[in-house]
Amino acid sequence: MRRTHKCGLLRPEHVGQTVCVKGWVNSRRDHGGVIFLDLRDRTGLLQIVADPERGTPEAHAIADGSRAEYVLDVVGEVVMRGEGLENPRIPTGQVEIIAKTITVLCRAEHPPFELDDEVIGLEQRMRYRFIDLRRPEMQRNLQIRHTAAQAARAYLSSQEFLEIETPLLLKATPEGARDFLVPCRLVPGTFYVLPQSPQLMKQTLMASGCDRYFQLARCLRDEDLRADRQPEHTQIDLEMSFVEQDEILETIEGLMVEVFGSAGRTIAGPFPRMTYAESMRRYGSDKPDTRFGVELTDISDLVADVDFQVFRNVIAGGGQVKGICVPAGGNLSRKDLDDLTSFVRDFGAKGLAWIAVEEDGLRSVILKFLPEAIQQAIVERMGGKPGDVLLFVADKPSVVADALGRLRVKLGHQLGLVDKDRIDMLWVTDFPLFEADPNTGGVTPMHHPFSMPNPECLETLESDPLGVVAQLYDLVCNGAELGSGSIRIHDPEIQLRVLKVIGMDREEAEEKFGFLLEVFRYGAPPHGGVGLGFDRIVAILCGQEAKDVDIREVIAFPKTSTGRDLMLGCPTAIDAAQLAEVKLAVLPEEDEV
RNA sequence: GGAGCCGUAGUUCAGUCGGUUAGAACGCUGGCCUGUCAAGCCAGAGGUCGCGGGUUCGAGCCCCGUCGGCUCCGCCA
Repeated sequence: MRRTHKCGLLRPEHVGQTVCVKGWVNSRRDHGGVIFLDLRDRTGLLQIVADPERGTPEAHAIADGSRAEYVLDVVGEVVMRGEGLENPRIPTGQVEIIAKTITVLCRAEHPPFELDDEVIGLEQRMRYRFIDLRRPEMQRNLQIRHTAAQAARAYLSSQEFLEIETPLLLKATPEGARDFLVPCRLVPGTFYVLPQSPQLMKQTLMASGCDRYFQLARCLRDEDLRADRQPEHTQIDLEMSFVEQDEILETIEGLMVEVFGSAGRTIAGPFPRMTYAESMRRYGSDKPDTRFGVELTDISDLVADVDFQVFRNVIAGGGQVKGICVPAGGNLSRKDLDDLTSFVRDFGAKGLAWIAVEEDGLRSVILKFLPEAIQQAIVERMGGKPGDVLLFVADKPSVVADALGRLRVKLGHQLGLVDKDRIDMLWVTDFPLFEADPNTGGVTPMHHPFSMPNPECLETLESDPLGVVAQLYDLVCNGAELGSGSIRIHDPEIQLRVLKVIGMDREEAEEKFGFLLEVFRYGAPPHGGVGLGFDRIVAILCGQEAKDVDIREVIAFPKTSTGRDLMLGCPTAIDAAQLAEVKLAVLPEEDEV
C-alpha cells in the first residue's frame, strides 16, 4: 500500500482514518499482550499499538519479531489515546495507530550505538554515519542547512544573480593553499587541480557580461584539518559587476538577514563597520568578538621609562605594552594565571604580567618597578575596579595583538562575559593588501592578489607595499570569520604591478595568470564580491558557539582530522593498472632527508 | 612539521601503589507481563584491555614503537 502519511504529522484530526505509515523502529516496548512500537521517519515518532485483540494476531506476531531499526510498513487505524495515556513529549502524542497489518520491509542488525544516547563517540558516528544521520539532531541540522541554502538562492535570485556552475577541473595557480591534484589521462604527466575557490572563474564571468553571479560552491584545499576546517567546504560565492564596496556590503547584509531569518534568527542591517586597524588596536584580532568588552589598552607611553626592564626594553626595541582589564579577574587562582601565561606563550608572548586591583590597593610583583603615579595612571586608563585583574603583554605589536586578542576571547568565555544568544555581525574593512612573508623576506597577499588597492595607495604600491590598504572586507560574526571579499582589480596593468610586488615578473605573471590578464584586456567591468563560509554559517544557525564551531555536525559525510572517511574507508591505494593509465607511479615510503 | 589528550564488553565509561577471577550503566539474548512511551521485573551471554616489542616473578596500569580518534601551534591567499 502506498504511504498515506508521515509518522510525525499525525494528529487528532486524522482519527478514524485507516493510514499507511513507513519508517524505522525507534523502540519497542513488549508488554506480553500488547506491544508498542515507536516508528520513526524524517518527520518524527509515532506510536504503533500491536494488540492481538484490537488489531490482528498477525500484526502482533510481526511486532514481536521486530527489533530496533527494522524498516516497517504499518497499516492501521488512527485512534485517540485513552485518558491519561497521552505523551506530551512528542507532537503525535495524542494519537496512536492500531496496527492491522505490519510488513517488514527490511530487517536490521543491532545498531552499533543507540540513537537516543546523549554521548556517542565521534569515531563511531563517523564509521556509521548512515545511522548517525538518522538521529533527530542530525536530521534537524541537515534541514536547517537545506532551508538556509534555499533562502540564499531565493534572495540572490530576487537580486538578479545567476547561479552558474564553474569547473571542478582547473589550472594550477601559485599562491594560496595546497591543491588537490587530478592526473589527466589524455595528456600523461599533466594535471588538473580541484578549485580552492571559484575566484578566477567568477571574475571571468563578470568579464563575460553575467553582471551578477552566485554559486553554492565546493572549495577544496589540501591542508591540515581543524574542527572548523574540512578538505572540502561550501561557500556562498558571489560576484557583482559595476558596483562599489557599499553596494556589495548592503547586498550581503540582505542575504544574511534572509539566511539567518530562515532559521528563525532575526538580525538586521546595516551591520557595524570597523577598519582592520581599529579592530587590531582594540581587539587584537581581525575577527573581533564584539559581544563583550575587555578591549586592549595601550600603556606603552606610561611605562617607557620605568625600572621594569621587561617593559622598558621592549618599548625601546620598537615594541609595545598593552593590557586588558579582566572584570572580577581577582578570582583567578595562581594556577589560573600560570595557565594563562602558558596560553599566551603559544602565541609568542614571553610572559604575562598582572596587577590585581583590590579594595585596599594594588597587588603585583611588578609594582616595585612602577612609580605610584604610573600605577595609578595605568589603573585609571584601563578602568580597573576592585576585584579586577589587569593582564599585560610586552612584545612586538603583532605578538601583543595575537596573544592578548586570544587571551581576551578565552577569558571572555571562561568568565561568562559572552551573551550566547547574541548575534553580532560586523564588517571589518580596509585590510592591508600585503603582509610580510618571514620565509622570503618579501611580501605576500593577505587574502589574494586580485584585490584592488585603495586609489590613494596606488602611488606607493611599490615603494611601501606593507602600507597599502585595499578594498578588502571580512564579514565577522561573534568572533568568527564568515566570509571575505573585495573589490577586484580589473585593469591588467594594476594586476601586473601587484603581481610584481609579490615577486612575480611579467613573464611569470603571463605564464601563471595569462588567461586572467587576457580576460581583462578584452574589457572587464569593475567588479567585486565575496565568498561566505556556508558550513560555518549553518553551524551557527544550528546553535553552535562561533568560537567552537564544528562543521562536521552540519556536513553529511565529513572527514576525520587526518582527512579520512571512516565510512567509506578512504583514501585507499590505487591499483597498478589504474595508475598506469595516468602514467603515475607511487614512490616507496622512505626516511630520506 | 611540532605539542598534548584518548584507545578496556556492542556503546559510554570506571579500573586504586604493577598483584589472585577486569567492573558499572545502557544495549543484547531468554523468560514473565495488556497501556507503555528511555516500559518494568527475573535470568543470562558478552573482553586479543587498539597492535607490536620491552622492563618485571607478575603489565589494562610502567617504557619504546606503531595504528586510529580528538584538540592546539605551524599551515589554511
